[in-house]
Amino acid sequence: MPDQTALSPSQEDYLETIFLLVREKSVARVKDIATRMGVHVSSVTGALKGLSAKGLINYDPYSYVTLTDDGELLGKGLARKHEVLRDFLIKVLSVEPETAERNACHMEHAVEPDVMERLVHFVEFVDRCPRAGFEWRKDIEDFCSRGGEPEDCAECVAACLKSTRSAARKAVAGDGPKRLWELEAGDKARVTRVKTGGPAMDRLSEGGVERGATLEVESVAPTESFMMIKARGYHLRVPRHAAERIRVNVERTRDDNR
Amino acid sequence: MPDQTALSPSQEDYLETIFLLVREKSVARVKDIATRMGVHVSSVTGALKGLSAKGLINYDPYSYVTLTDDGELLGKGLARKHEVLRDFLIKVLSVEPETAERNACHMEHAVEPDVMERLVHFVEFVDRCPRAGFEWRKDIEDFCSRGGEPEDCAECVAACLKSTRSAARKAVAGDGPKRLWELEAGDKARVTRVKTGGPAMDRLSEGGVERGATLEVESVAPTESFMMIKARGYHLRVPRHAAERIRVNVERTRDDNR
DNA sequence: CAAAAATGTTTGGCTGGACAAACAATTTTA
DNA sequence: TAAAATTGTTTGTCCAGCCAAACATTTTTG
Ligand SMILES: [Mn+2]
Ligand SMILES: [Mn+2]
Ligand SMILES: [Mn+2]
Ligand SMILES: [Mn+2]
Repeated sequence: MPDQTALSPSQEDYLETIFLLVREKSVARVKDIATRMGVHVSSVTGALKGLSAKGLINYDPYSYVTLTDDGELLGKGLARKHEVLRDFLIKVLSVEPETAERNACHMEHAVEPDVMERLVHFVEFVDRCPRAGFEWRKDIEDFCSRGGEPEDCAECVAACLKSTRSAARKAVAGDGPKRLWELEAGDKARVTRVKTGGPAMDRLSEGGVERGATLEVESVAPTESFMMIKARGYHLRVPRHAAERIRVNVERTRDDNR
Repeated sequence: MPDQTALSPSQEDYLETIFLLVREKSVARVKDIATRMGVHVSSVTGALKGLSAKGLINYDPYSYVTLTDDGELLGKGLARKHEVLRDFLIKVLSVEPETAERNACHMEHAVEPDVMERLVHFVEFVDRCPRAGFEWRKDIEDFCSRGGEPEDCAECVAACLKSTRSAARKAVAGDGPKRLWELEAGDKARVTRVKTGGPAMDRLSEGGVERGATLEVESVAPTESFMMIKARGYHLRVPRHAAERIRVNVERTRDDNR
């Protein structure tokens, strides 16, 4: 049976890197892992043995590395953690992208799942609440970079009133429920109804796509056979047939985001 | 000359612990450090040598440990980092105190000063912005723990309107500028004027106590010779004579915070 | 004050994670 | 296909941190 002990921060980074490489090139080479992590190849070989012993990767000397199901799952979680943290730093705290990247990759080893979920919800909140949105983000940005005069907050009230207007605009944007498949890249929506059934739908439900959830369409495949969406910080692939069984209310279209 | 390399996470924890012990008991004993950190005493001896080599602590075998000026400064920064992060987790994300504590003590080694300052401002923002405040925190808490129905945000607008009232109440609370020394524990205020001069005032300016800064009175010494305040996440000791030279507008009194 | 208890240090041993260099396999090139 | 270049592995070495046990010092107690 595989070694059950928790991953070390170093191991987490290796697994995350492998996950990303596999996602990109469907296979990970020792050299690539070493390059990405800025580490000697011999160190990689060592790390691979450890991850293999934990049943997270398929590893045979001199051949390519792939992920086991367990590894896939764990790796996905790690990549998500990284991304959610970076999003938080950039979107909410207006930190420089490179700094955000660096800090996120250190923080990711320090936040427990519990805290992660809160953070996901919080970033979502900032993204969605009518009182929040872009105007609000600007407020914080100003507040942060200029040292924070609270007189600025008088403007908050104005922005807040505007938000009722934006809510109205939203109602227009919505224009009644649609099928997820009808949306375009950049659209944000809320799920109103899901026709369950089938493994694809089950996977989506597990990924948090259910009544009330918010999601964003990231891209539609050129072949029009599936779309990529982001929900609860996860990137999910939704096959066309599934996207046609999910009803949503559009809350913000690509153009609303400037 | 002292070893100039950066502290390791472990060393940061040792220094932070020593800082806190010195603050409490004005001196740190090996045993106490070991107990607090859940570590064997022999490990502490080793760590002390490292910190001593970096010129951060005064260390003679078999005698008490104290901080050098450099160590004091660094230690204070670390304790602050820890605290700001914990505050963020608890106040903004509504994470359980123990979880917050644990995660903060891991995250603190991962955030750069830049990000820290953003976070301080952000927590301050959440604490101060009339659009924010307690009502808002409740919103997020609900949003986070209940999975986030955005319909809840209709209430946001109501809360927002209330915030103009709270702004009005604020004006009353203010009642014109006062001397910092006249405030009580729990009062929050904004600095309007500072009579500079003297080392105590200089230290406070460096600590961020200047026109426009917000601060909170934490306690007034029983002897009435100084008060402790919190500004920009720092805990500062303000001697009476200094507190009499700082003019402030009260923005929220202890009672306003329930 | 001497014995006992508590506290602190040294030494040796362990692990995880990194590197360099020598070696082995695989892929590319001529 | 043989040589050269690239990629991957093994081995030996180092360093940070931790512990346990033996030893040293200081403090408490009878
Ligand atoms: Mn990382
Ligand atoms: Mn990462
Ligand atoms: Mn820590
Ligand atoms: Mn800490």
